[in-house]
Amino acid sequence: MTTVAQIEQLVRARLGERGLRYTRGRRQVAVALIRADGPRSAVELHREIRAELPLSSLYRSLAILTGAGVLSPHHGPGGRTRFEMAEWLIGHHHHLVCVDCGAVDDISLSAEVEALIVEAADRIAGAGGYALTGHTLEVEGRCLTCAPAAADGAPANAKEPPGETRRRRSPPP
Amino acid sequence: MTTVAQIEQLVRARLGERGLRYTRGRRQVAVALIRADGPRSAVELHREIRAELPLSSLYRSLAILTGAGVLSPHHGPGGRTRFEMAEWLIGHHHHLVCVDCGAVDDISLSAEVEALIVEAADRIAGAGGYALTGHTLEVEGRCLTCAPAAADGAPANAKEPPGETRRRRSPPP
DNA sequence: TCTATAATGATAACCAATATCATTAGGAGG
DNA sequence: CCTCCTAATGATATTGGTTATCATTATAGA
Repeated sequence: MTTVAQIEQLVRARLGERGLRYTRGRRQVAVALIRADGPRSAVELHREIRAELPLSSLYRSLAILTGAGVLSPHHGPGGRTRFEMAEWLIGHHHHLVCVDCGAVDDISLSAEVEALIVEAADRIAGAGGYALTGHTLEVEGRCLTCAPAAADGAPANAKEPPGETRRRRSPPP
Repeated sequence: MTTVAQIEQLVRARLGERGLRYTRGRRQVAVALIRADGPRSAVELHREIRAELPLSSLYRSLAILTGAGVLSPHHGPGGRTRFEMAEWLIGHHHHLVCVDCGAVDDISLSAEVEALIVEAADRIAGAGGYALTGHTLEVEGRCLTCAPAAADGAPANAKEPPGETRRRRSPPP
């Protein structure tokens, strides 16, 4: 099993390679995201980190860590960007997204389906002249909170609450 | 082959069902998106529609059409939301996304891979208690403009230009 | 045509995210 | 341990996409 401290070592190393420091603020962000059960927005993190970490610093830390490849961003409804640890740190996974509130669950696919998708992605990126960096299957639906019961063919445009995110994580390979 | 006018009829009908009017501004937006070779942001549309359609009206039209299930939003980098015609109007497809500038190509998968994904999505949504509304495979990479040559393991955080989008569309079933 | 209601458009307000810049802190060498 | 150089911080201002407000206009139906 991969511990928080182990992942932190990898993060520290990665930052070191780039002449960046693993400071208190960045550690707080990293640890919170390692422990989180799903992607988190800046505001959500700010709420979770009880410490007196100003939003401006938090945003900067997120940008730095993302630039270093430690975090990967996920763009959801409401113009909110949520961040999670990059896949080389917590393993490959996909997303189950609520189209209304933006809540995200991490999910895994069977090895066979995964293999086929990788193959297809490879071919597609090549054909489009893209340098492939990854892929995600976004399974879209309405979560229990947003669709308590009804679900006909016609989508409604529910005003999105700052929905929390959950995670069912797949173990890093 | 599906013509612009035919799709417009479907849109008009859908709006009618909901007591909404298919007005000049909404028509301009719809036609532009039907003709577009990829998802478009509000600003991109505003640039394309040479007419004197104010941004405030454009945003409102996008919201109305999305609420009516005519458009579907795609959230990309830079807090930009791009819109395209919903799949029941232009057919099912997936996305090839540039992680830097947010440019999007529409792509298709083989029937076999598609079938497997649908099956998996169904199972996953059910297990998570979500009401499934769809799925998209996001193939992520760096487009030729954003990655002219280099591509080592370490992601850089290139400042994103307001990248144009292209489309290779799959015919509606 | 007349009327009720939806849609428009100019403007202001909002809010996530970024830039600025003086101050503080961290790490390497002495 | 102390110093110095550089990166990082934090308070603040600013940007930019998007939404709300509200008086005016246009549309569909009687």
